[in-house]
Amino acid sequence: MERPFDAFSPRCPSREVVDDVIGRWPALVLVALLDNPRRFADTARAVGGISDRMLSRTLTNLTNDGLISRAEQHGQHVTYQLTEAGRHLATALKGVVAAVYEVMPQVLAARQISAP
Amino acid sequence: MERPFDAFSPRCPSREVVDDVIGRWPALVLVALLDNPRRFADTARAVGGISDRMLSRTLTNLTNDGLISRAEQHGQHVTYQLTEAGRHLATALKGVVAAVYEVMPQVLAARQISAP
DNA sequence: CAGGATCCAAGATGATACTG
DNA sequence: CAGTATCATCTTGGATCCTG
Repeated sequence: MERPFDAFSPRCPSREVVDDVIGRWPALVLVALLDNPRRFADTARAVGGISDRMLSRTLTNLTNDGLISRAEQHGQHVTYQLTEAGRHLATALKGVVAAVYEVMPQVLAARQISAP
Repeated sequence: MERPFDAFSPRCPSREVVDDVIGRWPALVLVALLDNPRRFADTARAVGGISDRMLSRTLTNLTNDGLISRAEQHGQHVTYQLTEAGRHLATALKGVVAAVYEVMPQVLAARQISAP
């Protein structure tokens, strides 16, 4: 039996999910929620530079994919938190961010050379 | 002493690198090169659906960031391969793709519900 | 084969204002 | 507070043609 999914095939549904998850905002939002559940404004603060619009879109999108769940606490109080699936993905994404930090010296050095 | 980099700050250089690496094409290209060095057309075949233009752009970009290296073998024969830094990042990205495969069932189920 | 140049459509993103 | 609507803009991505 072979793998049912293949993100390298444009047709495969997993390609869509990769698109939903691999991106500046989705990735940062997921990793930010890894710490703890967060409210809208709280998340916006955690993910520097994101606009209300993009945050709203991203949260809706990830919610539709079942990666985060929206919980209305009471009144005008909403919190977003990772689902099990979301936590799994967020952990992997955190690994990418960590890897980025680790290679920053090489990247900055390489840019020095190609930049001028 | 604290962490020198923080991708959650729009100003931090690491945010730029995250942008360069976290994206449909960059991510898939890096993972595709994890198997072995590849030539242009070869890479295009490995990453289904990418156009020459985007592949060219992506390769140039990743090369400038020192994540892949371009090697002119001889004549019109060029191969791209991961640098150490690139391999490190690609490995982390492969983890994300793997995580996506694992959560696909939940994602598809969640979409069923929100889709209609 | 590798890959740059050009033109164009579509989607992403941001700022601002507004509502429940 | 949590979000949506609107408008202007920038970037992405594709198709095509062209060159070393």
